[in-house]
Amino acid sequence: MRSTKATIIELGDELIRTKGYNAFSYADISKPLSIKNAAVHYHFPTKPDLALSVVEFHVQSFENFVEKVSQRDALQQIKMFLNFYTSIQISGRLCVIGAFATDWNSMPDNVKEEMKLFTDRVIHWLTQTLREGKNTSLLTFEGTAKEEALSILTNIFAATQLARITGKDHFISIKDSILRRISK
Amino acid sequence: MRSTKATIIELGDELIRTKGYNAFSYADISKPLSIKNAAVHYHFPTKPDLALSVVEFHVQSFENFVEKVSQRDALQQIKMFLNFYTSIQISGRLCVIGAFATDWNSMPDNVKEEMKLFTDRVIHWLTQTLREGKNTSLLTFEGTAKEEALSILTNIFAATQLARITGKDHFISIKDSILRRISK
DNA sequence: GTCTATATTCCGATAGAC
DNA sequence: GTCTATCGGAATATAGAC
Repeated sequence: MRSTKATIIELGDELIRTKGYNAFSYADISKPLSIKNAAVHYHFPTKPDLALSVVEFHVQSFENFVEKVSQRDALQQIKMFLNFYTSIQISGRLCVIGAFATDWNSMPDNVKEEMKLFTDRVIHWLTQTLREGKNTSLLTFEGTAKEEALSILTNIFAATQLARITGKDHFISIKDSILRRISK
Repeated sequence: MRSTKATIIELGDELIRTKGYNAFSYADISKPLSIKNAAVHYHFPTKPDLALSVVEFHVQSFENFVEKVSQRDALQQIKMFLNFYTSIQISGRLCVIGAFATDWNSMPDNVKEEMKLFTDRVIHWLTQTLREGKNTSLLTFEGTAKEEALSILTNIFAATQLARITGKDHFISIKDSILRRISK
């Protein structure tokens, strides 16, 4: 049995990544949980308080992912990273990075800072994993590992956005292109 | 002297791409134009009516761009396309594709359909330009022209989003990577 | 085409009881 | 920790005068 607070964070995350931060209200949270508006405010006095907890949730989730895949080789780790985005696409959500970027100017500084920590962490992991893959001749790409990390990250999170507009086939195509680029 | 209606569309476009569709109100338009709320409603009865006109504005703008660069070679055309995104990044805006993707589920069908037309048109132009560049040995890339078009588009529009979070250096890096990938 | 005025609804947020 | 009740404000939108 999960706590109400944790359930609110999960639902808030879903709303941010389906409707968008400025498009959902506390009623969108209280109704499905069959509690009242005021109960949500008890756990998260303001909407940015909830946004901050959602980002912190992603920071923790990503660390769990890193730990979970740490015993695999670099190619497998990248594949599992990309598969994670496939599940995002199928569920109709967006990557949190793209979702927050659009509503960036609605966020207070502490939320922006936590999002920057999260994004830097993802880029750092991707860079390290790509570098290790190249050193062990498992992966092949031109340019630096950091450049390839930025390319892959923007490809895949924008692919979830593009898929909303033009359909999932474009997501699949972009994902396949990435894998062909790094594992010839 | 530009008409009020055209000015509203320009301002609406700016607001969608800086604050986000669900974060701005008609007051954000009427105040800087020194007119009243009701005057904006005269030109655009509902907010989706304005959103539709903004997308139609982009459709027309892109056709103007295509015409303007049509006499250049393929590499120059791609460079001018990417430079356009540099101006977006510097001005603190987002590409309209990423901005609408986040608030996609707030849009009525007619706006979605116009956005799909616009996005398909951009992808088609990029694909044709890349194909021509490859045929004339000006451009080099692996995979199909369509795949490379999707890769470039997602790289560059997501780069404007990423730059909000982690800074403009990442935008510059991504843009450079694209050019190195297609013009070795 | 723009105005004043207003209707309606919703939102984020708080006070105080249980 | 959740409730009822409510406040103040803002948002979308419309009616009718000029």
